[in-house]
Amino acid sequence: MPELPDVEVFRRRLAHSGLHKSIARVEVPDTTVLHGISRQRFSGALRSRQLTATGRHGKYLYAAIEGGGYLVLHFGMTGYLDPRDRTSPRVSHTRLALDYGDGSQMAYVDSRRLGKATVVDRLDDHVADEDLGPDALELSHADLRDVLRESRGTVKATLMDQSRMAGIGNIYSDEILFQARIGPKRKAAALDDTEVHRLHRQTRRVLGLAIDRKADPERLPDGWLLRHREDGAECPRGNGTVAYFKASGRGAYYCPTCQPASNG
DNA sequence: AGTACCACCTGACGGC
DNA sequence: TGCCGTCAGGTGGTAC
Repeated sequence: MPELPDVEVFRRRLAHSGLHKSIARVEVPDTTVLHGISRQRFSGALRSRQLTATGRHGKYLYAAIEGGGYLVLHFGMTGYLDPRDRTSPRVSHTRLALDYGDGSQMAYVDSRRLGKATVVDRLDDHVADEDLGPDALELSHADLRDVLRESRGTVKATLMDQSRMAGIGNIYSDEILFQARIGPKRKAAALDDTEVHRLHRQTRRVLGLAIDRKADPERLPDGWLLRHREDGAECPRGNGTVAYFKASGRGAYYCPTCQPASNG
């Protein structure tokens, strides 16, 4: 689930119902979610404090902690935030819970345990340590042009490379390329000016609209490829059938007619 | 450098 | 109904 739009939705959720309330208790039922920090230090950094602001860079969600430091959350493949009332039944696979004094709670749920949480002192250190490129929504047209020009790989792999630009994963890379009518196997550096322009415009449009629709696939347009990720499915534009291939172990979908293998 | 493949985990789904 | 293989929107390490 969690690519840039999903994480942005989680950020807004946290900003709406998780800030400016003192954290009475920090629950960490299983420390495998914690990376590079002990349960004691993690809980100690948050207990009796408030979260004062939220931020996001790529697929990472941040929350400033009153008095210093930042809570950092990554959602892996299956993670999400569940703002809840402490009396309502707890969702299974809850890995973290911030108990606020007023009875509300912010739960971090992640069935596959591929997500992670920590606390850091400085955000720019974290971005550097994780080797993250600029956030995909902060990338200017010139930035994207340079990223593509400097890459020797395929355009799909480049969009998904978090060190080049942060936030785009398997699903949204396919969608952006479909909307921009560019074949996923094209070499990034071989795109012409028109294609780079389309790619930049569609990156912003696809991510922006997905955020507006709460990153809920059912609320996204039926004309999007995302709703038709199936080998042999009909192209949403009516241009033949959707094709499938494996790109370094990930399932990739595209329309060979809409997204030609060259710009010839 | 780029790509393929495995590992980390768990759950859902289709075939038998 | 139960078992089994396959796949899943992420990332990191290793081997070509």
